[in-house]
Amino acid sequence: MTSRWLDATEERAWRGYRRLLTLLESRLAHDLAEDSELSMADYTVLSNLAEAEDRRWRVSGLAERMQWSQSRLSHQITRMERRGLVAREQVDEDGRGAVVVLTKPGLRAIAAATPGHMAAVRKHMIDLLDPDQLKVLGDVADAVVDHLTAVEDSSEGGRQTPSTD
Amino acid sequence: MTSRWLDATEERAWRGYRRLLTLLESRLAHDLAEDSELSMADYTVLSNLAEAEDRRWRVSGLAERMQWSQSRLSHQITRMERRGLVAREQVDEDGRGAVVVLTKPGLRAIAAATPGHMAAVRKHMIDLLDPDQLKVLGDVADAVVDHLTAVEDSSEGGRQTPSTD
DNA sequence: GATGGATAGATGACATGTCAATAACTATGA
DNA sequence: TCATAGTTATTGACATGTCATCTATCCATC
Repeated sequence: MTSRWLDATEERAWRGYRRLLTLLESRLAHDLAEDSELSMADYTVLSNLAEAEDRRWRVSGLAERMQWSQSRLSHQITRMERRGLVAREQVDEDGRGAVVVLTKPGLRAIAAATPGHMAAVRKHMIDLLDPDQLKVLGDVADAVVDHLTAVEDSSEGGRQTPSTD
Repeated sequence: MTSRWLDATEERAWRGYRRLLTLLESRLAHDLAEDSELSMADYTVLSNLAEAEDRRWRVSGLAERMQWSQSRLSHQITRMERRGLVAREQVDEDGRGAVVVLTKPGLRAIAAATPGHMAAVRKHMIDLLDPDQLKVLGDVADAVVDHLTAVEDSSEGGRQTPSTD
């Protein structure tokens, strides 16, 4: 799939992105697991809950915010609930709804894991880049995210809702 | 995990990267599956094999090239072998070794899938960016990849070998 | 040429994600 | 107000990835 499809600059960017992805995800997941009992998925759920003033999110809202499918989130929550990191509650306004609540152990877990995780994010990514690069990276992400979000909302095929993390 | 750990520029870059990752991986996987019976993992393995002049790779070499763990590749190959996309062969020089070979159906599959996949890559990412952005993205990827590769080789803990794709 | 440690791959158990189907509600309009 | 359509969340079956372990083989050295 070499230079018949992408020119040199494009190919370097694309292959670079793929490789960065592979290595960085793996490394962050590994580092996180080393000093915290948490997977990246656990971490993301917990940190989103911790950021909410009332430490809780409606399932659908959290899925939307994280760009996860509801199914994925539901499975994840089931597993985390088993470990006592979160709890489910009913919603008054809507009998179908469910709310995920951060538990004390969950809060402790995310609080304990965050410093190390953010240090890893710095060490393996952020601190390697200068301000200009960070800005461009932000621009690039915005461009792609806006595009995909728009595509998603409009007609267009399939996508039930995102995936990887 | 907001602005206590990262400044505004850093946070925008980091959150943007996470979101891009989630949306783009999901979209590409979905688009690919739509018109090809192939997962992203299948695609990557097939395209790496197709790029080799003799359409074959030593398992360890392919794992190294793709930055996958041997275990992951072994499982993947087992599944793909079942579907007839690749085949395993013995290595003469080394009785422990194994070689993965691209089969005719495998070649047909990757040939059929590539145009659509690369079009998706363009549509959802490459064509959204200008040359400068592509260059910076390449630089960013190099910086992170070089760092992670170096860390991996040197002392440092854990990492058995990468993961996500 | 036997022995002990390294290497290459495969495999089982288990965590995670996807899709499709289902259940339980809510909302709408005849 | 009741049938129907849409929403919300859960679930089961199955694909995929991880880690730890096992087997076979290689190789350095005694």
